[in-house]
Amino acid sequence: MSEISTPQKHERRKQHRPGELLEAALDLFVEKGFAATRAEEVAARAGVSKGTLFLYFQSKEELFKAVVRENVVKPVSEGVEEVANFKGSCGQLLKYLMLEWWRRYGSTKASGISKMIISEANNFPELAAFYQAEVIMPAVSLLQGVLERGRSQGEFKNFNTEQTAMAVIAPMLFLIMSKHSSALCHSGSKLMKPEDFIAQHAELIVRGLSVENA
Amino acid sequence: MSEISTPQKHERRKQHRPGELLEAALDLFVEKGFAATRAEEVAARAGVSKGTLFLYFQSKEELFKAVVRENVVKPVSEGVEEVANFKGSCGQLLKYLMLEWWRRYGSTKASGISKMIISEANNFPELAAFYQAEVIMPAVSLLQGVLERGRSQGEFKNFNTEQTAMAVIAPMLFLIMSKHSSALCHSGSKLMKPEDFIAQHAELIVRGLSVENA
Amino acid sequence: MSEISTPQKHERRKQHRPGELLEAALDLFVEKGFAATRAEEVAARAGVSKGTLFLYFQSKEELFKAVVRENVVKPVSEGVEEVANFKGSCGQLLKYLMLEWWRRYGSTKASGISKMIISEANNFPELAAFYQAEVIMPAVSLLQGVLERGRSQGEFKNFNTEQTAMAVIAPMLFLIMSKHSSALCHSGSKLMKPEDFIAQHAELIVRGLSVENA
Amino acid sequence: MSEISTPQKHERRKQHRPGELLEAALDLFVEKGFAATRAEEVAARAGVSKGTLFLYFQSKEELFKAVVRENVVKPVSEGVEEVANFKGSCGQLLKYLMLEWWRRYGSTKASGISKMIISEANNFPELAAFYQAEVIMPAVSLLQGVLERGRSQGEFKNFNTEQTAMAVIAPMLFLIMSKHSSALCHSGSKLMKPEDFIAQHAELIVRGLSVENA
DNA sequence: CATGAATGAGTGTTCATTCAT
DNA sequence: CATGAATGAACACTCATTCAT
Repeated sequence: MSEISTPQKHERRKQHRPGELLEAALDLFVEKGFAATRAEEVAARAGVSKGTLFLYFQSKEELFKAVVRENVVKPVSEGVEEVANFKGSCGQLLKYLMLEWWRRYGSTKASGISKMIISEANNFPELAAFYQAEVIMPAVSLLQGVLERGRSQGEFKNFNTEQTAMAVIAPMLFLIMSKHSSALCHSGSKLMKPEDFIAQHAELIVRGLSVENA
Repeated sequence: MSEISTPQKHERRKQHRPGELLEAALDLFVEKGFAATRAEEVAARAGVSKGTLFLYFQSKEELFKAVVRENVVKPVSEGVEEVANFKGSCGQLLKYLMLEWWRRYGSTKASGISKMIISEANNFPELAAFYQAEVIMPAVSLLQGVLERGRSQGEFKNFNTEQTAMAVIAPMLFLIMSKHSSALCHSGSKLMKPEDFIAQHAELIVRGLSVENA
Repeated sequence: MSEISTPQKHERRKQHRPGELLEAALDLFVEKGFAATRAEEVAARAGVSKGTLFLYFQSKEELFKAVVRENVVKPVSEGVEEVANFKGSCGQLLKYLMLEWWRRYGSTKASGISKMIISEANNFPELAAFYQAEVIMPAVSLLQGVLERGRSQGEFKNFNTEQTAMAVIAPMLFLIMSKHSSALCHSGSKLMKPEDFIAQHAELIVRGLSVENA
Repeated sequence: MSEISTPQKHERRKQHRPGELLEAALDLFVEKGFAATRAEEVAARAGVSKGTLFLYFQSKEELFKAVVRENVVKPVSEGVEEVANFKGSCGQLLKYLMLEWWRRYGSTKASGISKMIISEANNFPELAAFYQAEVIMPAVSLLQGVLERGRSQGEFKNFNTEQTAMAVIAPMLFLIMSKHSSALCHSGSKLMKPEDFIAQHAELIVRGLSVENA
């Protein structure tokens, strides 16, 4: 029975390394930001040496991109599918989308990297472009699609698509910044539940979109 | 008579040194953030040597604190007076407040240090507490006062005060972040004018607050 | 009968491993020099893993020495025989020798390791001594023999043996350095064919050696 | 008399720093090559810290270029002037040029950086290009000018300009390589004086250039 | 025998801070 | 007061070498 090769220690560890590093990197990027996170610290938190980190990721920037792909791109694309399959009114869809995004992304540790990019994009243009292309654009497109669907079905009226998309995203980003910045987190989080804030905001927006004269 | 010093040009410059450094630091902190701003660059922009900067400010962090103290408190307290003196409905007041805040603070360079503090607060706990106490709390109190006034006058109904205050602040912060982060500025700024966004949002909120059943 | 192992494909490869590594190392040492050649790249080009390289060679330096031993000694000793058997004048012999050396060694990839040793000898004293003993000395002796034969036969006159030997070697080394250094190859190689340069130089030397008064 | 400010310690050192660093860098580049010379070691040899080196030179590569400009470009351009002013036959000029170049450059420590570039050009293309443009090209042009002058004056005949220029440079480079590579230096230098080698070679070339039929 | 995951010392470069002038 | 030369700790990234499998 020892003949059937189960993965040995060496082997098993190897397979888990990237994931462990990604997790450590997520923690630290969220905690300290990109520039202030030292590669060696990421490695240490994952229980490996500095050299090992660079065995799996070409550079700190690539490590970061991998973290983004793993933690931010995924939730966005999940939203795309759900929107396509959603049965119900566009108002319901919009509310559902906002609440689910918060539940699945905004309220998680992963949302900290959105805060991080917004904070440091100016100093790392390449990362900004990456985030722009992989996260912002898809998310905005998704939302505008929903709004346009609502308009063509006569459900939503008298609104500017781009502005309204921003209005939907704004409270999400506000909560994310609040959650991850010690300059804001003590004001918002204790006073109310974020889901309630989102729900209220969603209600407000849908109401506004449904009103006859703008 | 020589006792009463008539300030010479050289003398005046000397006395203005800290102010010039503060201004240079504001520019650079807004542009690059705290960590990425080099002390030498600040000194150079102020027209003095690196050594001189450390003559007036014990450390880069002290310089940072001085910049925050100088630029962040004033705009908030101005709002307090105007609210007290405002003649008109609470809905009008709320809209006025939001637009004026944007005009006088959000749209200026100074708002960049709000972005900067939110971005880097985690790495500078003292600043986070300072910003919380001096900026966030007063602003929130002011807003909640307006909302409560509206409720007691029967103008606003069916709302949670804290949540609604957040809903008012959120678009401001969203715009400030957008304005100062390349991760967001390209999506927002070209699509619409910030004042329009604020106006639309104010309208949405006031409408929502005025609706009979929530 | 199973005792006499018919080399299987896998078996043959195993036995050829060192040779393949040596060849890969030759290529890379010639291309990049010793210090800039990475062990992993050598292994990869030989189609084995990094660990395997260190199975056959204790260290990168040992690999280097093996490459030198394998590639540098042979071409020199071949010249010795031919000189002994040559029929014709010493002038003809000298010209023949110079052209053949270029053809059989200088113009080949192998000459790159001469360039490499000359370039990096200072950082690897053992190799310098080895090259000195195994390559330089025999080559110089061979040449001086030819020159002395020419003098004793009355064909060559009025020359210093050591200096003239150097004069014969100099253009060879010059061409080898030119061929393998981008600092020189663009000036030399496009302007003329190396063989022409050698031929001209040989002609010049033989003419000079044959002139009555120096 | 103490009123007249003589440079103080701090000041005097500053003025000498670049020179001291350049000298230390020359020593080490010649001794170990570009890649193997550590910036910190250069600084240490100049008696300063690593940081100070980068105060005066943007990068190791810039340091190197400065060394080249200081030690290699200068001797070449000196040659240009002298050629312009030379009174005498082109044969005399050519011999003079070769001997002087050896005396003023080849025989000095500075020539080691020519060896160094030839050795490492492949790994540092930018340096190779720099050396090509600043050193090789001017030197070759200078030589070809002399040869053409000789031809137009009827003194030199039946030769290819490029090839002959190479033939003039070759022994110089050969001696430089010999002098600075432990793989060669023990063979050449003890057997003859380099000046004699150069003289003999110069004689050989001039004789060849002056012969009626090639 | 062969692998390739893991290591950690080493390198060029930056920058806040100090201090002699 | 003001300067700017000097420092040295820090950091991302590399690579020869080892060793468990």
